[in-house]
Formats: sequence, C-alpha cells, structure tokens
Amino acid sequence: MARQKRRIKKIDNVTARQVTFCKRRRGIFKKAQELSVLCDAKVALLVFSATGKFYEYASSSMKDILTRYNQHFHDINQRQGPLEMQLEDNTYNELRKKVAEKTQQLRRMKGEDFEGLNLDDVQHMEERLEEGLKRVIMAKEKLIADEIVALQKKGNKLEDERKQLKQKMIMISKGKTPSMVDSNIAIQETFSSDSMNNVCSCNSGPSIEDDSSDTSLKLGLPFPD
Amino acid sequence: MARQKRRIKKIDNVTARQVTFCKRRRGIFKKAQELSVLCDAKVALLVFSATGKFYEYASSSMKDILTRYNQHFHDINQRQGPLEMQLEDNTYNELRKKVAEKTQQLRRMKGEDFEGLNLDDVQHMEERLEEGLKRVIMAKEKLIADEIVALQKKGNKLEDERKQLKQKMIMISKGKTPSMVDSNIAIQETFSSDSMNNVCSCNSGPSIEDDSSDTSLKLGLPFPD
DNA sequence: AACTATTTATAAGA
DNA sequence: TTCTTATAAATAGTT
Repeated sequence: MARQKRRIKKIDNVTARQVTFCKRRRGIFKKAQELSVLCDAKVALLVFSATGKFYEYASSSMKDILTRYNQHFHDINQRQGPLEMQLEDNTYNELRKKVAEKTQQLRRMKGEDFEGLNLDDVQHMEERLEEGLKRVIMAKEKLIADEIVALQKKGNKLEDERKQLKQKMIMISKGKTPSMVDSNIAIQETFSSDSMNNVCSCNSGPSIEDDSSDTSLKLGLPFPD
Repeated sequence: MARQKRRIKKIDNVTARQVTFCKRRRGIFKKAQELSVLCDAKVALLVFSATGKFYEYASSSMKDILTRYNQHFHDINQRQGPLEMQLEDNTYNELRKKVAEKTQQLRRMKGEDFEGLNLDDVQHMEERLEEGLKRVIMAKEKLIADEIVALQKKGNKLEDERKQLKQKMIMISKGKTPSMVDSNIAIQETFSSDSMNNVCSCNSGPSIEDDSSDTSLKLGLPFPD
C-alpha cells in the first residue's frame, strides 16, 4: 500500500512474493502484539509460508490459547462416531491426562509396566484381572453356547426339511419304480449328516426312522460352575 | 496512529478499549487474509477479547492449520507433567476418540462390555488377559521375593548386632556380677526373634550358638515355572 | 457508526 | 535481506 495500490491476489513473481511475505509478516505480528497489549486480548497467530516455514505469535502461551480454543468449541464440535459414547466435557489437557492414565492402566493390565506399584497395587490388579478373565470366559462360553443353539436349530430345521423331502419322495415313489425311491433316500441321508457332523458332534445324526416333531432340543451347555 | 500517536500499553478506559479492540480486530483480520492471499501462506488467527468473546480467522480450515502446528512442534513441545508420558499431539476430537476407545477397552478387559464382539475377539481378549495376569503374578512374586530378601538382610543385620552386643556383654560381664549377664542376654533374644517372626516365617530365628559370619542367606524364592 | 488528521504499513526501487 | 521513500491503509480522537 504504497507507491502503488496492490490488488489482493496471489503475487505471481516468486521473489516479490517472498519479499512481500517478509514485510507483511512483520507487520501483522506487530499488529497482533499491539492488539493484545492495548486491548488486553489473548491473540494467537500461526503462519506457514508457501515454502513451509512456520512463524507464530501468542500473547500468552500458545498452548493455553489453543486449549481455550478447544474448550470454546467443545460442545459445538460435531460429535462424530457412535463409538464416542457420552463423554463428559473435558478440557484439552484433561483429555490428554485421561488418555495417558488409561494408556498406562491398559499397559499395566497387559503386564507391561509395573513402575512405582507396591505389593497391594499389584495384588489389586491381579484380582481385577482375574475377575475380568472370569467374565471374559463367561462371555466366551455364552457365545459358544449361543452358537451351538443356533446350529442345533439349523440342524433341526434341516432335519425337518429332510423329513418333508423324504415324505415327498415316498409320495412320488408310489407312482414310480422302486429303484428310483432307493437312490433318492440315499442322497438325502448324505446331505443331512454332513450338515450336522461338521459343526456339532453332540447330536448324532437322526436316524431315518426318527420322525418326532420336537424341534427345540435342549442341550447340556458347557458352562462351568 | 492517527490524530495522536498511542503508546502501546493497555488502554485503561473500558469504552475506549472496546472501540479500539473492534477497530484493530477488523484491521488485523483483514491483514491476515491479505497475507494469506498475496503470499500463498496458511494463516490462523485466534483472538479472545478481554470480555471472553472469541474471534478467529483461518485461511484454510482451522483444524488443518492446528494439526500442522502440532506436527511441526511434535517433539519441541514442552512436555509437562511426569504422568503425561510421550503423548503425540492430537486435536481435541482425536483425544476424545482415544479416551473413548481406551475406556471401552478397559471395560472389556474388566469384563463389563462385550457388545459387538464375536467369538474370535473374545478368545483374543481371554489370551491377552491371561498373559497380563501371568505377568502381574510374576510382578507380584518379584515384589514378594524382593521384600523377603530385604527382610532377610535386615534379619542378618540384626543378628550381627545381636552378636556384637552379646560379645560386648560378655566383655563387660567379666568385670560384673553373673546375674547382670543373664538378664541382658534374655533381652537380646526377645528383640531378635520379634523382628524375624512377624515378617518371614521361613527362617526360624537363629540360635544363640549360631555365630557363622555368612551374611548372604540364599532363599528358595516362591517363583512358579 | 462516520469523519478526518495523523500515524503506520508497505510497494517499489536501490 | 535491509534501507529508503512515496503512497496506501489503518486508526485515534472526535462528532
């Protein structure tokens, strides 16, 4: 803004751009400082040049100002993933601390860091781990049990279908040659026992004669006591 | 910068300060934008007024610029609390996410939340917990062993002192009545066995006759294999 | 918020 | 980069 007015658009000449950058950078940093002093404001100014150099001004500590910035936006901020849960509102530093604490807790639970723990702490951790382990094992067993039940149901369904097919075959075979009937039954047998044996060995394949309609088989599930 | 030069110090008059803040704020924001456009720089400007109002300018997204700032300082940054550990710098939301993740991971390790986990996940967790438990138990045993060794040393030291006292007593008693000698030895015995029996039962108190000078007792420590 | 006398900032040149 | 200087911009005090 001198000698000639300058349009505000990117300066094409690289040298001129660098010179202007240098001058104006000084200018704006001075303005930032003046604003903060005159008006008792907190000011942070971050500048990356086109060549990647970094310049900053902060009237107080940059960290404080950015913390305040984060606080200011922290409930306007888009809550994103569904994984986020209902976190309480925290300042940036509180969050950093929390992450650090939880990281350490996790490391300890994985047995990677016992720095500064006494016997009581370790004993307590052992108890918590054992309790966790117990519950995880229970959860695992629940999952296994569920899977078995699901497979049982599937097996029963297949069994029913087999029976229906068998019936149909018998019906159809009444109008056909006996040899046809035999071969069809053989195919059904193979199908049925395949589906059952691969997944659950506690239910020996139903015999061809078993036509009971009880679909909800009850199992002794492998839970411990 | 007009009508009169102004010293750069906090403006006392509140109204004048607010007016100046308003004017200069506009000015610096304009300068920031001009700098970014003319020189192809990335500029972020954060201002908190004395009354707590917040104003910001960012030539591109504020998040990007702050991320870049954090990257730039990622190892220069002042590490403060000793508990903070070497946390990478994160945006507020990244931190929130981390806390949420770690909280959930901890809850799962404590067996409190298995939502959405399949059999493989649970199995994997069981393994990790067992490994952690094993290490915690090892750490516990190390602590116990250390304590035992420490107590042994203390015991040996006390034993040595006892011997020295006994010798002294014998020396002294040579110029005194026999009854004095007896009572003194009795007191020493009580002292010595007290110190040992309360903490470590694997070492039956040394007999009065035991005068061997081997201070470094070796123990079979309670480690598992 | 608008005006304007001045101070500052800065574009171009050295 | 830095200095100089003519000129554009910003702004202090006033209305």
